[in-house]
Amino acid sequence: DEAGSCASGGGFRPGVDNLDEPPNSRIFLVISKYTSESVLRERFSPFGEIQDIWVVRDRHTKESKGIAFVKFARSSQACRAMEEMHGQCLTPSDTKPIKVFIAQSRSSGSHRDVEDEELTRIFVMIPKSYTEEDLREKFKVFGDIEYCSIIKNKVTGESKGLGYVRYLKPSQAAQAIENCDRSHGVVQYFNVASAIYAKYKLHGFQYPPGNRIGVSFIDDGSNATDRFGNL
DNA sequence: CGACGGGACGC
DNA sequence: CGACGGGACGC
Repeated sequence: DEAGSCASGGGFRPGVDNLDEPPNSRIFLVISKYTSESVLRERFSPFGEIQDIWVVRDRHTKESKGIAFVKFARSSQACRAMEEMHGQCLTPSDTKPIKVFIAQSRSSGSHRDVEDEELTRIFVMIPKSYTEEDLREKFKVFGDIEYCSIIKNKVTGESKGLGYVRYLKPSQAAQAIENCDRSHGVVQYFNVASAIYAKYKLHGFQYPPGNRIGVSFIDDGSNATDRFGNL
């Protein structure tokens, strides 16, 4: 996408720039050094359309570093793969269970694990006439809602036309983002993990602007609560 | 601990 | 010609 190619400082490179589009559609795996691409394909293709599999290897010795990336077509597929496969063994010879996380976008520059806290909550723009009950009704078809709220003017109590919906699982929030009907009420909706990305995209700016987002939001020691408020 | 390759436009 | 913006919770 444009954001990615701008960040990489040059021409459009499909194989690289699609890696984080849509957001949260790539998983990062910690696996055995003896696990091959073919085993990954076999175990992860049930979760959806795989666009890329990559076992990271030493440039010279070609020995696996025991980590890998699998890119899916959809965020919900990546989330489900994480939910189902984290903590599992891929083969009978594995001595340790694998770890599966949603990969950080390449442009973020951060290597911290993406928390479920960020992946289960979405930010929605809705008609001001919506009550919290309306919001819940509208979004419960996508999964189990833990909590939802509407942002209101504290003085008048009137809705600002904005809200949050928290699901139990990341894959449910992803499905809400993917399937929510844009034409009937909900105007925009972001996974909170990608809110900054979406916001910049909406304004037509490249993301990140230089490295400032990465520095000020991610590498300054702040956590999700610092950045997004109490969750 | 455990984080980023390969390949290359498009009429 | 006639598209479009706005925008963040609260124990």
